[in-house]
Amino acid sequence: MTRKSGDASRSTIRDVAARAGVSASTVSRVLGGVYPVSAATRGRVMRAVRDLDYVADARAKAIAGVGTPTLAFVLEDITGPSFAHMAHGVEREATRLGHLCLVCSTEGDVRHELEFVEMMRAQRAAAVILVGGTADTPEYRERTHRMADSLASAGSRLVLCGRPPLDPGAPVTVIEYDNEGGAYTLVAHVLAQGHRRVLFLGGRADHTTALGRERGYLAAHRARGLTPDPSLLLHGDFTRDAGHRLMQQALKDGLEFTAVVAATDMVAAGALTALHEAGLTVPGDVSLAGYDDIPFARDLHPALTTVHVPYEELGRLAVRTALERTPGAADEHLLLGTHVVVRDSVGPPPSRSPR
Amino acid sequence: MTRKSGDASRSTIRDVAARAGVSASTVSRVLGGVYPVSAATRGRVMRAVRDLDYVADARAKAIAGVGTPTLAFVLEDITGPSFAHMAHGVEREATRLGHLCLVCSTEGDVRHELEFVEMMRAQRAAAVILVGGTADTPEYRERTHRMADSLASAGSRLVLCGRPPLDPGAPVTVIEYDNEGGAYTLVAHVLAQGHRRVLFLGGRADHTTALGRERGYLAAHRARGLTPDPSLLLHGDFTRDAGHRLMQQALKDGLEFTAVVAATDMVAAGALTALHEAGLTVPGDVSLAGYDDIPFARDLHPALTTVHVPYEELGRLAVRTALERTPGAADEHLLLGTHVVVRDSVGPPPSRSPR
DNA sequence: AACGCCGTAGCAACCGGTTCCCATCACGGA
DNA sequence: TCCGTGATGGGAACCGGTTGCTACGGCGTT
Repeated sequence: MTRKSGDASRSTIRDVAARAGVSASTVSRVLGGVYPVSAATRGRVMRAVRDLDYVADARAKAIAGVGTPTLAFVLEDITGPSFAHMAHGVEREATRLGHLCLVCSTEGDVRHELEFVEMMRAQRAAAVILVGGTADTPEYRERTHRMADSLASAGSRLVLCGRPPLDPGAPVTVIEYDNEGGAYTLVAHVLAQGHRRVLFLGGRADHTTALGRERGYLAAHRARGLTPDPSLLLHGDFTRDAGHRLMQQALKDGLEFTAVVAATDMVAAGALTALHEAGLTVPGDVSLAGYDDIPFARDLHPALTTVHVPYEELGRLAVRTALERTPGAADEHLLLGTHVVVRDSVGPPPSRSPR
Repeated sequence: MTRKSGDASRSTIRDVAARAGVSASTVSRVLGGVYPVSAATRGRVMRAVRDLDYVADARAKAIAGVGTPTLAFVLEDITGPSFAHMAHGVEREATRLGHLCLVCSTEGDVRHELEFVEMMRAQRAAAVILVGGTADTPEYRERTHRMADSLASAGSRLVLCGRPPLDPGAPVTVIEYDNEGGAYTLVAHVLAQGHRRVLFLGGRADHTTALGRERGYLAAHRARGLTPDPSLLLHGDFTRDAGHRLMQQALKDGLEFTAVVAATDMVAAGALTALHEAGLTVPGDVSLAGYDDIPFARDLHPALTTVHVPYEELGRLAVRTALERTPGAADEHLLLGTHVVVRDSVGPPPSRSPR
């Protein structure tokens, strides 16, 4: 095999042209493939290309209007399993449609988010996908509306994926999944087993994801004519550590409950461990349910009853909807369904008095 | 607030110049910040910039040599927890150093990998980070060596992260972690409990990650003067489903063992569920250990004894080493240490005869 | 044999920026 | 009053590509 020794400086189209004894335009046309070029010339050019190991500069092509388009993906932390699945969906669909995929994690910092969106505008990204719930404040809507306008005026498109929609009029594509409905069905299932004091181990108090699931929790109670004890709503964040800590605290405080519905499977995992540590059995002493249906849920012991969310599909849809959109069309707003996955962690309450 | 109505076509530096009544060079200088410009002119320019919501095209800047550099990250599937943590480390360090971060998942397809690396060469990425073990064949070394040369000649740099090193001479940075050492210590710990028939639930048979861990398994046996029964080495892939299936099969086949060492925590999770389903207790009947120390490991029941791998640090180091490298310097080859995390899933073998 | 057409390749303009180099202007000192 | 000088801003070349338009040469046709 011929191995080029470190040429160090990348060669330009003019270098190739010189070596092939043709003009730069001819090289461009040979590489472009459509314009008619004689076999002899094509051969000489291809030869030179191979000799120099030449690849056209994608940035230069982009500025001339013929580049590989790019698409950006902004999330808080790719480490969370549900985010990772969305990222996977986004990435797969992006490459399927011939786009490159930029990633940025904001660590929850709004300034990072703004900076990154600005960079994406500069990059002329075809679409910017903002992922994950957040606090739905007027400030959020204002700021995000501005980002949407700003991107739109640059020919790009903002996509909100699992993130609260904006006021109508914002040039934005929204893909959501049904937090409230899933939680409603799940909690209804728990209540149907006979539980009456169900602890809700929530995520961040103002976070739309947690809030939606909390609404479902409340609605399921109301549908049965029940009003849940407000002291059964606990908040933290979405990590397994939060679930663990919250559960320990709840047990220590002597809170009375026979079932726990966690805001996410991660929280449920931590809570489960805390229950085990306290010597309680699941679902014998306490029933437990999660949300997200991450792959691990079935390996908890007992296997976790939870709500399945089509995260990967969500990601795929986000990019497809954004990229296949016809510029003049109305703004899309999709809502994906979820469904409960019944496993072994929810059973009837113990016959003795609840702890 | 003033909201620009959909300008549709992004404005250029000349538009700004025209509006401010100056030349394009002046706008460039105002935005650049260093060149002396009078306060009045600067004001007019900034005004025009704001009015038009102008952002300089990053691609055009890049081609002129003053762009935000980019860095690429290629992995098989971001869905795996350990990959996700590496990705997180890479992304954080990249943005810390002011780089953009492109991602691509290959789904294990070599052609995708090649295509993507070629695209990254076209993008003039500062570095391309290839992540995760693979089959270490001559073909692999050949192909990867070519990629390294090709990238090097384009001024870019290939980084192998947790992937087998190449023959000396390839312009490549290698960051590995100690698969063999971690497995050695882990298996030594298991053997010290008195186990003599330890099942190794491996990943893909030819995969360097699995192979390294397998070597540690064997070495730990040899160090005690033991020769493990070859039929105790099982192969599949790295998913929880594989672990589940393999374990079921082993039990059905009546394989005799008192402990299981899984190639990854994911595999261990599936295996654990299969053990539970078979009515076996862990570690009472069978001990179980994993590898990777993913966050979930401590929420398995019993909490999983495993080997901690500093995945995020690995990712961070990969980008730092690649980007802070002085062009002429020798090729780096880093080997990160691992350590065993003892939890509750490994205990002494049952006193009765092994199953 | 002359004409015209078609296939092929080159020139130059352009994409959207940056920056070198030079012209201009105002100002202070001699 | 004249000149040197430093502060500013413009013109044009350049980064590395693409592409519209044009020119040239060889071929078939009448």
